[in-house]
Amino acid sequence: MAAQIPGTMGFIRLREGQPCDLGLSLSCGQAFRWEERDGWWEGVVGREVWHLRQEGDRIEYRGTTARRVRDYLALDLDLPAIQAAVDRDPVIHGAIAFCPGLRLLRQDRWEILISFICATNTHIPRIRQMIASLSRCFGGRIPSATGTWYSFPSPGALAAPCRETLDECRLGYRDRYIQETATRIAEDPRLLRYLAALPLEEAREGLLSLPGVGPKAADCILLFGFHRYDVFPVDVWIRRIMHRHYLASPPGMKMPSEKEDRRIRTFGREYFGEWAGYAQEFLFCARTDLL
DNA sequence: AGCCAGGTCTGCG
DNA sequence: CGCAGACATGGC
Repeated sequence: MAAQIPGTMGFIRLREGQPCDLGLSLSCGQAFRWEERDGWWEGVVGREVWHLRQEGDRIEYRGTTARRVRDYLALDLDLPAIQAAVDRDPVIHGAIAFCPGLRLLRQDRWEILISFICATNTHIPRIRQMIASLSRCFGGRIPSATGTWYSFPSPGALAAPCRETLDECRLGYRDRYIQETATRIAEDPRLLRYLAALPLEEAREGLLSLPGVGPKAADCILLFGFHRYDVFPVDVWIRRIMHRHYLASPPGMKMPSEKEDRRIRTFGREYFGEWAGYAQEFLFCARTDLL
């Protein structure tokens, strides 16, 4: 491990009764840039390379500050209270028990926007690969003793990419959406901040107007990037879980329809309440156990 | 080979 | 509106 500037390494202690499972939170599919190596979780947050590891109630960090780690992990939120708020039945109860210490991270709006455009109709490992490629090809170099890292690309960098380099990122048909959405943000750098300050439905409408952002991506962006904890994103897994445990699937339904997803989304939000997004993440995390 | 993946877009009726 | 197909790519 490289020598660090004083003040950029240290550890924090979890408050009594405020659990956090670092590895689970970083690897459950809400963030795509973390890798475990030699017992440390390594990732790029903003323009910093972070190294994190946990031993019990102690989280050690390098490359950033205690304050930023606490904010990123949202340690200010009362997790047991959130769990209790959504713990309405045996199914969600089991899901909560399946992923104790799972916390929703406070991630960057722009990075989440692009990440969930990449996330359409593909697998988590490949999303990670696409994000890594985009960063390596279009992000800023961050030299470090542990290797060369890359920050997530700016809107401008993705708005005017070298075509051949973009092809190397293997985004498939998503490349056009990424570039067009990046262009929109580059032309109006305050757009995402503006949307984040709007009431939920208006923020959602704004996101839906971006190329490559449909209902599911919009909800994930609202939850993971805008930290709107009452949205209930519906993907294939949540659809299956909800049909299996909560809502009878309509008699004639063959293909997944947007109408049906809307029904699930509305139900989830009303049933689980103001922390429905957390409930969704518990269910998603426990998906293999629930199907 | 064929099906599926943290879906979205387009073109119909 | 609501529905069917197309769509790039890679893992199983």
